[in-house]
Amino acid sequence: MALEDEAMAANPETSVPLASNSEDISQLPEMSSIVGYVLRRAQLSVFQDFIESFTELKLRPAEFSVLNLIAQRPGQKQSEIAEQLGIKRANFVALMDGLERRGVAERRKSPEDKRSHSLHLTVEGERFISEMLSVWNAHEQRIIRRLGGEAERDKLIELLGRLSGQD
Amino acid sequence: MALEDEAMAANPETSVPLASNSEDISQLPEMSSIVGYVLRRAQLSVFQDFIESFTELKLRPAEFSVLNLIAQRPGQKQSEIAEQLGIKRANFVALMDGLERRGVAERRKSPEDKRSHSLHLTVEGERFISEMLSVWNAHEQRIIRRLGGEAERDKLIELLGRLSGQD
DNA sequence: AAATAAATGTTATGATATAAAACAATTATG
DNA sequence: CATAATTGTTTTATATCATAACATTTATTT
Repeated sequence: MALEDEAMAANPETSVPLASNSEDISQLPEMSSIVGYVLRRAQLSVFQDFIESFTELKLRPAEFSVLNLIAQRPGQKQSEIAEQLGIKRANFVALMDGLERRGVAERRKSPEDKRSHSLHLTVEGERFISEMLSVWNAHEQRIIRRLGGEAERDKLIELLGRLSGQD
Repeated sequence: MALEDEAMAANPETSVPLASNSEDISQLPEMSSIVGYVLRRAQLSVFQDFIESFTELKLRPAEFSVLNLIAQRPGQKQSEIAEQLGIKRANFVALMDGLERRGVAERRKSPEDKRSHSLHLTVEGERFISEMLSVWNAHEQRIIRRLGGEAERDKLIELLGRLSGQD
């Protein structure tokens, strides 16, 4: 039953060097089967679509996430938002500066704890959010279509969830 | 049938501000259901495990991939390897310099095309590869265990494959 | 063949992301 | 009250990534 397959490889595409010395090539993993690698490529591709979707609104993924979290629960402290997203609080400062400069979010000094800032949307920010969600919905639908449907999306999310955290 | 759920939210964890003004909170996606976000977190977690696994060998993901590709098919041009991995050839130079300085890979001037360099492992590089594969196998097994098994790994790879490319 | 265009590797540069250290102000704890 | 710890911030270092320009070499056009 076809044992000539690897003996004669007449195809110039696959026959070229054939691991000259030792180096058992059979032990080398195909890049397309390496979880981390495929994960990285997929993530870059999805982010690429996200970024292109948001070029007009000039919003980056991290900024989207921050605005979304503030909208979901206004009043949270800077550190809380940063930590939820895995952003170091030192790096969060510039990000928040940007959102404040654009007038979509603001810091308020908390009277109870004068160290912390609670984060809120501005009125303009609330208007912006609806625009943002519209763009995001189109993007997410595109991703779901690529996956094959909602069921596949759900399955993917489940599998990815098993990979996060638990370090 | 329990229609009091969202009316009274006595839980202090979830009842705090409740979207003071408008902002229909129901339209805001949960971060844990956003494909790009979950994808990113999972990728970081897997890379984290990879990096920790390779601290002793001092090998980064990109270097692993390059060595793996060279081992699979020695003699390929620099640009070819770079392009397969989505690395800009300008940025590939320093990476390859590093591998050459460590003595695991080398550039050879191609006599046919004196512009290009063909990439090869050194003898030391071939020894290094087997060590690298051993570390990588342990890492990959850890990832597969997190996912729940090989079947889940295969399913994940399939779904991720649908997200890559096709831009 | 000569002129022009394209490919290859390289250098240099800027933008962005990320991590760590130190600090002032404030709050919490001994 | 003295000492921790927390919070936001600034500064700095490093890694990643994209772009432009260049010299050398090869390919294509005229």
